[in-house]
Amino acid sequence: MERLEKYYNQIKTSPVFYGMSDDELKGLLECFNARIRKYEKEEMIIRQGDIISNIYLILDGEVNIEKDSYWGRRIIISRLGQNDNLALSFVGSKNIESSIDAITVEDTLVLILSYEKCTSMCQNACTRHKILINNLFQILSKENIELIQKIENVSQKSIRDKLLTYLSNEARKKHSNSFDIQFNRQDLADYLNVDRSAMSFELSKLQKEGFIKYDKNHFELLS
Amino acid sequence: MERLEKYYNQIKTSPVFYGMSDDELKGLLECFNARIRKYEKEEMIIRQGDIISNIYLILDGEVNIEKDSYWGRRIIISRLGQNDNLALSFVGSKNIESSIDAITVEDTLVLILSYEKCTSMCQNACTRHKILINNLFQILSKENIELIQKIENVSQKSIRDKLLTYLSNEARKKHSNSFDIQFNRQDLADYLNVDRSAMSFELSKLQKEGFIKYDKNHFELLS
DNA sequence: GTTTTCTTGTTGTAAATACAACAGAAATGT
DNA sequence: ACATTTCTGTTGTATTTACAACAAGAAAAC
Repeated sequence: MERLEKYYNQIKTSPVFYGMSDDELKGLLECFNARIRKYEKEEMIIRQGDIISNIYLILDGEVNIEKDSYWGRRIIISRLGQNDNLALSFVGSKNIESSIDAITVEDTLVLILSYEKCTSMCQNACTRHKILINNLFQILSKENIELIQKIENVSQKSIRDKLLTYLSNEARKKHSNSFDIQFNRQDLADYLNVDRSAMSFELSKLQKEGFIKYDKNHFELLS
Repeated sequence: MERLEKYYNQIKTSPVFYGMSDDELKGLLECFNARIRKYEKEEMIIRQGDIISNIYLILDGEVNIEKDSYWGRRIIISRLGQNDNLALSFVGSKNIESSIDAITVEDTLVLILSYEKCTSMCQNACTRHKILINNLFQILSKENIELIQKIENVSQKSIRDKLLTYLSNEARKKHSNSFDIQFNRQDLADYLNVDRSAMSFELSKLQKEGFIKYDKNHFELLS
């Protein structure tokens, strides 16, 4: 169990608490029974089938949102990091089982808020709750848009098009044609739903043809 | 311009207004400058690049959420119908351009609420707004979960697996192994990101092998 | 510093898919 | 009732991809 105070300044910067005064935030953390938990590398934070009644906020580390297909193949839905939330949509849809796993990629620190507890206590009446729900609405909106973009990435017909779409979208997000990506090759292949070796081959073809340049996780879009 | 009163009873049943009294709903419709608009078949309600500041609620009809890839291929992200919302996530993420088109599949009736107008007027202070934002949060949660399911559908590696995953998910939604699907063959192919003829071929193979039975848009899962 | 493990790129082959073309069925319009 | 258009299934071929196996390089462990 880590101490809340140590991370207070970072917690304050999370979109979840945007627009709250220090007093409101402190009250909220108490009301929500906030606690910090440390997860080891490759530990499961959330499993398919779990009922989620907590808000999970990543303070530090990286987490994969994954799904196993019936036939055992791994699908990476997204990679989350600092200040991202886990499985927020399953908090909003009460009593719906999680359809995803959340698995740490490295040692990860998570702030956990008991959403049920607070909503039952204050009946959504307090100011901080009003701010919170507004923030959650906006966070979910962003997540939604990200999911649509992921659908665009994986919906291209060839490996080449998937790569170019993914890299273009990353470049736009990072506001630069030169950027690092978060995935290694195997994870990128599982994210784009293609075979790793075929993808590697396509990457070096794209480089030979002068469309991109890359070194490990650093990529550059040319032309 | 259609008259609101005519559709009032249906509007009342929408998840957007769940938990509101008649008075609150009436006040809200006024405050939000509610109006009804009719769209013809294959008309665009929302275009990529639009800034969305209205809540769109489908009263009657069907709408495709689509995206054109760089190379002109059509991607169907989802098919929406009665009581569904359009592009809600772009209302929540202010000043973000829509990354999708919303195109009617048939003549469609839409309730339009000016979200900006109300939030600026009441500063989110009125009871009905509090109920509303709670409802929107839940609606977005559901949309989010649907998108994850769509990702599962299209992330299968073969056409066969995509079809079986899609059909299983539909069966679960409809609580029956015998059900109608909303897509025709071309639209289903654009939804699953596969070639229509290859998909047709795979469907009849699945039928011959005894896994499914189908006639037009009616499907049955066997075994 | 050496060994071991993990990651990435490369190649050949088998399998799956896209694409094009077409025919019959169904739906639509007149 | 007929003509026209749209939708669906079928087939052959060219292309793309998955899969397996392996080698070189980097990172981690000893």
